[in-house]
Amino acid sequence: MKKEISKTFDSATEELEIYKSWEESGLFNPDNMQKYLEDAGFTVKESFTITLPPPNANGAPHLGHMCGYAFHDAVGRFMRMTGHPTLLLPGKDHAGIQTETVFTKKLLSDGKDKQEIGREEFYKQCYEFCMENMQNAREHEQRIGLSADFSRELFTLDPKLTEVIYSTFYKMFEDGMVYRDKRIVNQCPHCMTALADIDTEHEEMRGIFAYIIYPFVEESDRQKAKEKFGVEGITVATTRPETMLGDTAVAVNPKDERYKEFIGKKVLLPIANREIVVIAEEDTDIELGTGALKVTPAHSPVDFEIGKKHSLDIVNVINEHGKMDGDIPERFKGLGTVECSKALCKELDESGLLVKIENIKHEVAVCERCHTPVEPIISNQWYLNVESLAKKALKALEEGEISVVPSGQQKALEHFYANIQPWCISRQLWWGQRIPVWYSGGKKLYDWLLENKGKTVEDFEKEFGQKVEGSGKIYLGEHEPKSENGEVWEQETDVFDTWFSSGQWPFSTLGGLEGEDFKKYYPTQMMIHGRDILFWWSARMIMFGLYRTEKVPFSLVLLTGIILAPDGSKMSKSKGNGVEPKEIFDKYGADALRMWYYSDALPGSNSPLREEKIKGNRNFVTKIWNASRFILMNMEESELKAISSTGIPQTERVEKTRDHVKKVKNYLEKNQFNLGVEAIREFFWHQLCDVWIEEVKSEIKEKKEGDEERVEKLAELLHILKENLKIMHPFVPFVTEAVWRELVDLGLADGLLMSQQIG
RNA sequence: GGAUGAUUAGCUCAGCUGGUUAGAGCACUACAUUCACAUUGUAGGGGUCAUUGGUUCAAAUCCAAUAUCAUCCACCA
Repeated sequence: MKKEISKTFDSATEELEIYKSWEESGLFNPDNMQKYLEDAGFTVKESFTITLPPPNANGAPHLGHMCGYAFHDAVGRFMRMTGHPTLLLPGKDHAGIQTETVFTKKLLSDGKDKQEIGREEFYKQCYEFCMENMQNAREHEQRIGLSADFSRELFTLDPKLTEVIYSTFYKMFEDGMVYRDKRIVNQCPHCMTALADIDTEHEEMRGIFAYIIYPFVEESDRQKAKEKFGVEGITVATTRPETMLGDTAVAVNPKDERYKEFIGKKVLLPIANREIVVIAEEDTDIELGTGALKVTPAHSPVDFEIGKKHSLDIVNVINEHGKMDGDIPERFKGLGTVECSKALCKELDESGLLVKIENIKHEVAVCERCHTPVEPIISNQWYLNVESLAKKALKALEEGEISVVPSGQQKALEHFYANIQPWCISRQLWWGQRIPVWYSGGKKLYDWLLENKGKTVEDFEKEFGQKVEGSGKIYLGEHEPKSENGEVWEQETDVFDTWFSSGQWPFSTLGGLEGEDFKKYYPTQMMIHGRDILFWWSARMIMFGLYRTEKVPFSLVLLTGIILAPDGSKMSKSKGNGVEPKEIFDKYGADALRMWYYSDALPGSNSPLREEKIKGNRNFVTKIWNASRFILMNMEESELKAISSTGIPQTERVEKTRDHVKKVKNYLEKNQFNLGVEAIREFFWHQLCDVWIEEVKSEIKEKKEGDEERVEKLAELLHILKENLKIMHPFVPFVTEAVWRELVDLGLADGLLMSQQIG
């Protein structure tokens, strides 16, 4: 007796089971897939690889991640079904600063302090924390149907990867691209680390614009100023009065008639009581404020450049905690910048040097992660000169070795490369790959010698009145070098910027340049991710790829749309408008969610989550199940054998199906997923179901069981169904595989649908 | 300040290299249907394709300007 096929496709339970059967087949592993193709006598085409974007291991993946995987998986499945041993390589990202922040908070809520447990223990616990989260992330990936080879899964802090990352660093050092430099850098006082420019965002904030008088030193100048301006000094305007304590000049535009005669004259910096000079600087905006700019090289990127140009002194007055510090009056020490600003304004007002304070709105750079305003301060950091890499990357883009979809983003990327600045790659964190450098005699000595060209270790000892044990040289390596003549090695405490390691993802995950997988599966073919990380990630991967492998790491970057909350705003934890992927899976199933992504989350679009649309796709999934079930229901057990042994009938319907498959294949090859889903929906539903099945229904109505014509018609329908299942599989893998399984049960098909070949 | 993109039905968007009455999904209206369909089917309403010029036999599609929006980049004190 033929078994009853259940009336509905219960996605919530069936999907998990189906996924298991895929996994057990081992075909997610490209080596196995290749063998399968060979054994089955198919032509084996070139391998297809995507190193999947690793989600952060510090939390649950969101709908945006799922979206990316849906696209990856559709491509992967299609490639697998067209003869390519396919590797989708999954991983998880340690996400440096973000995870350190999250985990530190977690520790705090458990009543533990990061400093107390210490660096090693922190690292260990954080690692465990990530491992736990990884499991969760993996479950999500499998839930959406991601056909990735989890036997190759990697964590970005895996020692195997670290080895590759380090070797890149060594090579870059030898090539003179990586160096230590003392310059102005964005310091996040909350995360307590330096940040690259790209790791900051700009937010509009309310601020003040204070006009302060800097009196001239010479009596004659004071008189002239008094006549000209009504006050005995030059008035500067600033949004950050507190930085005046670190001023080392006042800049005016040489074309500015008002100040021309005062260039080279000295003014007395109020409160700090230091004499500073008025300099001519062409970049000074005559129109802005008073046209006179106070110059604080230590705490403003613009001023830093001016300072460099005019060899000005650098006076640090703010420390890495964002507190007032350094050579300033005692009463200001330890104050926050805003407090200090208030205190200063009060004193200036009392001494008649404060002209006015305007309230303004202005853009302030904030830390991308914690949104604390960053403090520009001077510090020693490791830098990577990416200019030559960017040039190569730009060339690769221009020559079409890599393309970005949508193309508008490609232009943005080109612009990024064309205007790239040295990249600060060191972070004052514990969570990440520790920079493999050792300083003989200490880090301070190395930096001092770098800063004071021509000076010696002896000079350092004299300057600081202390004896040092070491040469001031550095050693590159993971482990402490042997100590000779009692020299003391100090290990670098900083870690790499997380993008320095994830930028090498396409080859580090394949075992590095010597890896077996690297030889077989590199370069990869594609990269799919949200457009929000284009500059951070793909931009870096292209540069690293070209540098280490002399090949582009992938030839296509496909940017998915952004998934928004139902009301069109950005989903965010803080707003609480996020939707858990699990909710959608449980309610509508992965196939329905996938369909929605393909039709709505197109490159360059923003898609608010619309449940009713996912519901509509769920209906389509149900339709697939039911139509298939109906076709099978019409087959009597006694006919099965005859049906399966009937050859492919040459009918108009079969012909049209062939054209349809060709069309969808074409869409998939061009990554036009939206057109693909539209086509399969239209064809399966409104052609096969609404027309053909109805036709056949009446055609066989009068025929008796076992009638030759009846068998032929059913065989035709079966063939059409199978072709449809195959071409729909990349989009809706679960339901199609479930139907296929029913076919196998009836002896009408073999194996797994995922490994069938599309003709 | 710069760059890029968008502007097509109520909503989210397709519409490739210009060519018959401009499409889909969802929503909406009417009718039918429990015949496989936690429904489905049939029919239908709804758009001066942002505005204004231009190129062309022909433009939603190419060009220019304008407006609005979005995203990204940027050191304007």
